[in-house]
Amino acid sequence: MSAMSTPAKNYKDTLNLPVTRFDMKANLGVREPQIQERWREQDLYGQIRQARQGHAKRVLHDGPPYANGDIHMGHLLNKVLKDAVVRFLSLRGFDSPYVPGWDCHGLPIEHTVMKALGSKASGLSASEIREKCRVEALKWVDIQRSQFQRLGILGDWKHPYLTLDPGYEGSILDVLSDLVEGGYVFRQLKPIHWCIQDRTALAEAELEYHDETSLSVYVNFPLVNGVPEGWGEGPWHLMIWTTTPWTLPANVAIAAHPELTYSGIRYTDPTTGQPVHTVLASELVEKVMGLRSVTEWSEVGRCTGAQLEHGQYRHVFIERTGPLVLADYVTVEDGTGLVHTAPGHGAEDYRTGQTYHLPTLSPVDGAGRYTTEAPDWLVGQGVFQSNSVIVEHLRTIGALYHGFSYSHSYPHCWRCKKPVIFRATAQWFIAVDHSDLRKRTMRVIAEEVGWMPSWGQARIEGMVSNRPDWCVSRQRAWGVPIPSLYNEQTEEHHLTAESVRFFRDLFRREGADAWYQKPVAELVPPDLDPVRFPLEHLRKGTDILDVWFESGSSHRAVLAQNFELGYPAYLYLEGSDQHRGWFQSSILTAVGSTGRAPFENVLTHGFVVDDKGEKMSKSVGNVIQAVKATEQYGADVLRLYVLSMDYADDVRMSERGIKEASEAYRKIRNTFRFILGNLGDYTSFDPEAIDPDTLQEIDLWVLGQLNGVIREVTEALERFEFYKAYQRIYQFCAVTLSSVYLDVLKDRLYAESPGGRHRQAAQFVLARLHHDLTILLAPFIPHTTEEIWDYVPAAKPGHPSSVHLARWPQPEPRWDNPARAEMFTKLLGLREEAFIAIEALRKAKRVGSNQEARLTVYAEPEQAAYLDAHRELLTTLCVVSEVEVREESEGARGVVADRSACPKCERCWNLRSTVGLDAANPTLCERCVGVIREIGLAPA
RNA sequence: GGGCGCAUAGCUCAGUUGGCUAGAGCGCACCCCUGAUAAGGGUGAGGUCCGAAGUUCGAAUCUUCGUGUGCCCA
Repeated sequence: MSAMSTPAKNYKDTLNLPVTRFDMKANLGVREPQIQERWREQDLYGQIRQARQGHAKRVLHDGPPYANGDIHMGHLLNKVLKDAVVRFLSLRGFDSPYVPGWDCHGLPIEHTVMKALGSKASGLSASEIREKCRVEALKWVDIQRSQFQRLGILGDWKHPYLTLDPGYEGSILDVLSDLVEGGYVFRQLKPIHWCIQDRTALAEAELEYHDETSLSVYVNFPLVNGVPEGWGEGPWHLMIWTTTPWTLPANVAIAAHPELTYSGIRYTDPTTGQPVHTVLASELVEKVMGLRSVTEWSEVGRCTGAQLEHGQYRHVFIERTGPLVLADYVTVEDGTGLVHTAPGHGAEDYRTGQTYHLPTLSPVDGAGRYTTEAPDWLVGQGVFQSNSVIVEHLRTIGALYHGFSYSHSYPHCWRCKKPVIFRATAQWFIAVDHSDLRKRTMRVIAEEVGWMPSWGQARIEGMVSNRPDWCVSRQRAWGVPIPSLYNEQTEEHHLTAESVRFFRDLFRREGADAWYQKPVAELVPPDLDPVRFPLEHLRKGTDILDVWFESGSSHRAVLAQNFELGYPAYLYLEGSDQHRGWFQSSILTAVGSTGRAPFENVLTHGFVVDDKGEKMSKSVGNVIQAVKATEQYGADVLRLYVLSMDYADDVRMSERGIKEASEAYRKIRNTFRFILGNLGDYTSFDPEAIDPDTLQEIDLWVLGQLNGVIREVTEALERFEFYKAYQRIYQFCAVTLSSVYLDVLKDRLYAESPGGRHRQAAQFVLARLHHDLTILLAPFIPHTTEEIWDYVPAAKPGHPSSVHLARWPQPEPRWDNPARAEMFTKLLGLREEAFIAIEALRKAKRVGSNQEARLTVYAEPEQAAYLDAHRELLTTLCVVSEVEVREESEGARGVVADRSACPKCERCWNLRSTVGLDAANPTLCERCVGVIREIGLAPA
């Protein structure tokens, strides 16, 4: 030592100050992709699979996102939750494979492709359009895959499941064949939006609403029975109102609202002078009479809609009667409160028709012309042109009360811009009540599945118990065809379990495109009757399956076959909207085809909303871009953010929230940085060789606290309550460690002899904290924990190369000591009191750091001895110069702080009475003199 | 309009079967340290427990009705 003239600086050199290459600055934008690249190179996912081979299986089955568009915060929430679950299960020792998937067929993709094609679309075959859709879908699969991977989601990204893969398409038909075999699949008329110009079915998304002028008519239908008692002689009528007179030929019922009041009135027709008896909603009588300035009218009686139910009326121009039915969508906003009901021409009418088992009439062909099912005088005429013909006819037969032009919003075709019609066409259905499917599904929901949160059960039960038969056919190109063949002449269809299995095998080999590419002669299943289906009249059906049926078949395609993850899955984890969507389509197809639920547990999360709790939307401008935010803040920060909130409810996200998560992240990072900085010489000794007796009280206490953290975090994660685990870990880092233990430990770590037992005891604890906390945090911040894991080199052979290959920490009972924990609770309470007292000194500028203070604790006599025994611990805990314990008396109680009179040790900066005792080192305390001698840096 | 949820400090969460003056961390303000330093420590100020009524000796907690908000359906 040559520069003894500046001893202070030299003493600093004798301290063991923290040294680490673990950077304070996270720089996640750069570091995370590097870590991900390393995971790919070393095939971390494969390594975990291998390490867990033969262990109990717990499979989280991925619900497939739709392959369209960049990922948003909803995707981020869902995938991060899934990844945290899978990582936790793997660390816990389960075999938890994760095979991500994508939903690749369906309208939005087809829509995008058609839009891009524009007018060129009409010149392309279904096969050509499908090829373009496939390219579009696969493009988004690639984009989303890299976006998901950027979030650190670990899984079999090389072999995801895609609903457009031939193997998957085959499995869809596998499920369908089972349902056909079980007798669930049937064909029935159902109204759909239809463009008579393009002769095509349209989905809701393909409609544009514009104002349209229609003929609005009020029509009296003769009531043949069900006239309320006491209303007297009629003949009575029911007055309906419609803006689509052309649908009247398909009228089969008139609907009333059960709770509305209806009036039987008698009025004198101003044109004919004849008296007429009719029924309409009481509230609307004056308004309707006013339309023709009828002055002579009187109310004969009143009744409720419910009382009218089951009455019969005669159709005005067709020889048949229809019932009066009840429907809750009837209002008195317009019309008469009695609604013309044609199940073949309206969605609500169709539902009512199903309820009352009414026929679905559809006397209109694809070109919008009446078929022979319509009255002779309408056959062959276009429906829109027929409106005036029908009105004229009604006038002639005296059924028309009033008619006028009416402007209202009406759906138009997005391509040709022409008004569309609602037309019943034959669709394929799955009968929900066949073979008690509904009842069996309800039983499975209640008995075989765990719903988290528990209200999920009530939610899906409500939906399943009310749902109508499932319409599984769509008139589109981009999907899996329903492999039905039909005789063009007889319209007879062929769809059997055997035929579907024949096509299943074909699709598995060649993909569903075979249906479009092969001539029908090459698509003849073995069980097709050549007499009923002669080849020359044989045609392929053009319907495809509802995409919900496709994704709903994933339990077969992914769990049972192809990927063989095992059926049923341990867990499905999706947003709460999937009670209607995927959870339901999955359980219905599964119960229908296997009798069992496809999942043992269903976990749901809420939606991502803004800081005010309102939904994010582009127009409001409160959307946080997931991809951009990941680049800006880092995946680990966003993961921490998302996992810190209770996802059972909606998850609020804001820029400010992300910033707060960043600060929490930094706090955790810095806590580890401190630990790592003090473990620089960790490998120079074997922590297992540490004599437990050298551990100090505070070390033992912290190890006991760590046990508690491990227990509570494990319990929380077993219930998937990440936010509870996070809060526990975070408070442990911020309070127990940063504010108490690590702060107190500085003196020992910095000033004690580097290889001495005091310092090594502390390092033993730091090593345990590092190891256990890193694993506990691995599901939350997989990149950062991996980085931290790297910084302590393998202490023992068999140390996993990745934190994600480690085993979940276990609490060590030998550190449990309730009495010690209680003592610390007491001493830490005293510490708080002391800090308040010291703070007053600080404000008065009498002390700066705690080290300059001394404490006098006044205690009750029986407490005094106890505290005096822990005087040294209290001194350490409060980082003060000295503590004196006295019995309390009048005017002297609590904790009193003063400036210490002791001199300051130049090396450890503590104020100690022992400073100056050593003549050779007059500025050092006794402890530091000893250390200096030991490490040979001071004159003996 | 219907079904299923949610609402405690600026933020994220605690708050046992109803029971002291409703807690924690973060953030904020102020202070200290300069040997975790674009770090670390301390103190403090923040609450109409969404609102109203009811049950009760006593309600953040139980009941009813509202308000706001989300998902699904119409």
